[in-house]
Amino acid sequence: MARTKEFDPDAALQAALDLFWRRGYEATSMADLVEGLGIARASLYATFGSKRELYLRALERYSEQTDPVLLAELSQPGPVLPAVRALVRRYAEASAEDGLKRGCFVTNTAVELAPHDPAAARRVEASLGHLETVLTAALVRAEAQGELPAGREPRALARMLMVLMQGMRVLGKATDGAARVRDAAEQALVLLD
Amino acid sequence: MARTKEFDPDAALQAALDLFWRRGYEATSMADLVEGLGIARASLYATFGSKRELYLRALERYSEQTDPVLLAELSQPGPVLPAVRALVRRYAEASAEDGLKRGCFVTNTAVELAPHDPAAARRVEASLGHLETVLTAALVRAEAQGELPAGREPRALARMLMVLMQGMRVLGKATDGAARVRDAAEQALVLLD
DNA sequence: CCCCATCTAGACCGTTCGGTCCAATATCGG
DNA sequence: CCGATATTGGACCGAACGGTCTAGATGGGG
Repeated sequence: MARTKEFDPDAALQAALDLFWRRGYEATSMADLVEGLGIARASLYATFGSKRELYLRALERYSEQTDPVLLAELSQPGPVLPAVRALVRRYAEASAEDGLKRGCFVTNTAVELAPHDPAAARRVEASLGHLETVLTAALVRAEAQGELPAGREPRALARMLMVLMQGMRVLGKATDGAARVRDAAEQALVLLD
Repeated sequence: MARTKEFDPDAALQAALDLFWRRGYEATSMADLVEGLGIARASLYATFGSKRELYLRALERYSEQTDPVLLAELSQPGPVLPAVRALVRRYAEASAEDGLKRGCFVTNTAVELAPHDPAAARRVEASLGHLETVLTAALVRAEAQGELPAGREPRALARMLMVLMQGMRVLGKATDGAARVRDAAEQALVLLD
């Protein structure tokens, strides 16, 4: 009926994710977003509602981009333990080489917003729950396939890896975190032998 | 010569630490601090300079209160491994039962401020470095005393525990983190057997 | 080709931000 | 008891905050 949208809401959301990811919620102003997204302030509000809604949408998008990759990697047929190792190591590398010091968007949200924002807390919980579920399933399969000695506790192991991964993302934001993160990953993986 | 100070700067700093710890840097306004500290706005600036300086002082104080406890626990003569285990478990419990969802002030600072505040990054690094040093020393001693099988890597193990502890503090801020944190601690401690 | 919905840039809104200033007050030494 | 000195509450500052609104440009459907 009328004029078509001139900007790509998807690209705008991605740009918002980049900004929030790098600076966090409070430290990113609407002025920053207007400039970074390259769209009119009014369009921004018309499309996303408010700063908080935009942040939550960005968080959702982050999970949508991240979660399927995890799942795919750990669901491939055949040996599963190598995939778990690769995942943990890749996480460590990503944390160690995080030049922009962005960390993990979910981790950042857990620290900055989750304690006083129920909606943010729910999304964080959803991401962590997914990671735990996928990791646990992978380790259960590893056990069934004889890759993992019987008697281990797949869920507890998965939780341990998950907690460690959160910590890696935190250390990656501090100086000199690289060697620590790599050492931590290798030590933890010993538990999978 | 003149009027004496009417408020206790030490208590004020402690109150500031409590506020920053609970809400973070950006989400805590000077108005919040004035109210929470119970002192005049002017006195606050006269004593601490600025919001950022106050935060850094609070972080310093947090470390001063926390670090010696760690060191003392791990430096007692006799068996050292039980002390390490107790420390990790106590950390897990503190994270799991963190009703105020405060997490660790150092962790929070690492996530929120360290990436773009060099002074904050330095203090975070100092705390993490201290933790790593103390843990490593303890594990070296454990190895020397035959508590830990030879061939382990004390520093790498210490780093792994340190990273895990950061992760526990993050998970403690999310919902349903308690069981995860406890499982993670127990699994990690298996590496000390 | 023109109407109209939706876009745009940016002025504008009240509020809150971190920080400063000041007059009034309170407490010390003498 | 008084002068000197710090502290006090709160007014005040310019800037930045998140959010709204308007005027005009723009482009698709009839």
